[in-house]
Amino acid sequence: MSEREAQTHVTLDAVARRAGVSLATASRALNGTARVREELRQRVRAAADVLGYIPNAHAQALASSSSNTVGVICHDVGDPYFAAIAGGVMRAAAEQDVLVMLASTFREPAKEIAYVSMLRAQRARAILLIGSGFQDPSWERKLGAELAPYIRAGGRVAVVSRHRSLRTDAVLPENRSGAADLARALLRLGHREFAVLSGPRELTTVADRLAGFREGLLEAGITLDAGSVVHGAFTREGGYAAARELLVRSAGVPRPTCVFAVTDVMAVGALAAFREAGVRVPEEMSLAGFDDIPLVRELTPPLTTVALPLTAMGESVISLALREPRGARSRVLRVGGEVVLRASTAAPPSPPTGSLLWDTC
Amino acid sequence: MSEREAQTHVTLDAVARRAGVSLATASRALNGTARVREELRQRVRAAADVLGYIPNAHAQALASSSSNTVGVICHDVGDPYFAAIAGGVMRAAAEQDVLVMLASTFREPAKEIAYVSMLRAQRARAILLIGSGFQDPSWERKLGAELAPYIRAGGRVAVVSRHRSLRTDAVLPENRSGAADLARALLRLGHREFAVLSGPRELTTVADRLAGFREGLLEAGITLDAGSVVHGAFTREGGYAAARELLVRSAGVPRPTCVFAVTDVMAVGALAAFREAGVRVPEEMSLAGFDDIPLVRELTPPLTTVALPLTAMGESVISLALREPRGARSRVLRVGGEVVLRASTAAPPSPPTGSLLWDTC
DNA sequence: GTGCTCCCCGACAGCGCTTTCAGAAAGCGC
DNA sequence: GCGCTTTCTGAAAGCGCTGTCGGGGAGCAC
Repeated sequence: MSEREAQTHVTLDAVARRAGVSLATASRALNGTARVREELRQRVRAAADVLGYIPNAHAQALASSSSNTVGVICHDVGDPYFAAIAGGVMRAAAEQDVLVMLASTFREPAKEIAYVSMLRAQRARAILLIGSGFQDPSWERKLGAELAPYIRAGGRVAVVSRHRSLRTDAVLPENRSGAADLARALLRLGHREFAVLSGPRELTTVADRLAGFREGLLEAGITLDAGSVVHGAFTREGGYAAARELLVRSAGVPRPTCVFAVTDVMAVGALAAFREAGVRVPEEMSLAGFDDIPLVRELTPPLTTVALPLTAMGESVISLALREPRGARSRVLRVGGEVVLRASTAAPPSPPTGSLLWDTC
Repeated sequence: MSEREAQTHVTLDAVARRAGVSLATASRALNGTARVREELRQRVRAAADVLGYIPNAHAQALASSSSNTVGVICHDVGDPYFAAIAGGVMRAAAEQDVLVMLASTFREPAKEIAYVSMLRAQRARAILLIGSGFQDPSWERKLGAELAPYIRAGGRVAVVSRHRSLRTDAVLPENRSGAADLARALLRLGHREFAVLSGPRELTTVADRLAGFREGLLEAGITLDAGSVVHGAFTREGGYAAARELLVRSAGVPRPTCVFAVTDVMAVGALAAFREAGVRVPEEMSLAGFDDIPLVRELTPPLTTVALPLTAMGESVISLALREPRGARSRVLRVGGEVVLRASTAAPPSPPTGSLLWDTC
């Protein structure tokens, strides 16, 4: 009674004994893996209830060599972009009765590999890689070396927003065409002078969005010179710093009339920087982002962006991974990005020369 | 070669054989659980490397009856409040080399119980319950019935923002005094007419914050009548709807000059509602929230709120749970909320009678 | 050389479950 | 009543690992 010993778990064996049946029958009764006389079934269930039996998932996994957990690796759950996708993953996971092991790499490529390895050890049914990969051959090789044996052993891998080096299922936002569409929409508003707040060069998503944006601009014969692309971290602070840098750079020269931040999170930082610097958005400077994370609708002005169905993407990627193994073909789900024009973009202010002209009228 | 069979896993047995040592030695060499001659150790490691050995975590857990996963149950990872806390949990988990199983209940009490049960089956080292509980005796009883045997068997439970029905470790924000402090700060600004946008009655957090706010107001002799407390869902939409309801209710009567939304997420919705209705914040209406989720700093105007160190709370709760088992005493970490006055609150507009007076001057 | 200690290592017994395999029981037609 | 099929149940063999226990060598003092 006063024994403060850690109580041991109730085992299936105890349940079986109490129900007066064999271990095998108890297992079958509880899992419904084979027909068991109704009377016995009830006896077993009753015994399990009374004893408060909870199966040992590890023993089950070991014996049946299968588990119902999936691993999800993202950069940072605290980031609204990943939070939104993770939300979708969780919802779909709940429906399919799988447990999710979540890992945040905090943007350290090495950690991603370490987590894949841990999830392999857990014999996760699937591993989901969320968010842009890195353009680093050594890293790609190591990740591939981790993933390939996993897949060969029957593991499923699916990715979001990542060039699949392996033949994995993937949910791929149309970064390139989305950014191009955005560029066109911005051109249509009348802008001719652009700048880009870009993320780390090694992220493939950054490269795609930047390329797409350039592509769209090029249709109007506009090119971005090196000075008008500022690289920063993939965070609010990165966007803030990049925007400040941009303002410094364009101190002498004519300032761009429109800035594209490659993610909404960075755009949020940029908006703050502009506000602090007294640059009015959109009157003096238009600003656009990418992703349509929920919070950008709450900004003043609300942010023009390329909307991605983040939650749905999360749901898709796990369904993709859990679906019946494809016939060696990897499935790719392309998700279109829709340009949503909000109040953060407007027609550019009249050019300085023009206003000078008018001033002298 | 062309066999498309799912390849089986490399076992420790294979490693041992290849290294020419026994199973036991291989295990010891890899885990460092006992001294092994350096030469053998290297042979084993080399063999493991060559074969690409990945231990089977289930087998390890079964044999050693211990695992390094902790379960985290929250209402919705997509919500910035939980995302922030989860971010902290993930960071601390990474440091302590534990894997996190994350579950979202989507605010269904029954799901929480189901998840606790699943985590019990997983033999999670600890279970963390994040976010307000429900004031529902039947639910509390069931949850207790799930948790008590888990704890008795050596499991650790820790909670954030929840009255612990069991003697569990807890990280408890000072909801009550925080809200009271906020009320005082708001009174100091000159407000006398208040309204509250409240959450679901059954959430304990709501009750505490509401009570604290009332308490603060009472010091100035002010009471909230039933009509000035509007209940809504614990979401942005809930806040939006509640704010609209409030505007409708106060159509005839003098409108409050200051509104307290019991969470920032609701305040975000309220801000949108006020903006749509043409009610200027803070000129015509002051608005304050609670939590200080990251996004409220980006709003226009930035939101006055009671700041909680969300990420740190996440780190604390997992550390609390993983620390050496307390001597039967549960540890409670109280976290103070700090009132942060931002531009969403200001002195109330001059009262109608006053302005009338001045008008006639 | 003998006796003793101290280290390492290997054999083996589980951990708690699933699943195969074979046998018992029951049902059926003749 | 006999042989056959059909249906259910129990015994037992793992799943892959850890941890205990005992033995074999090496090392040392005498």
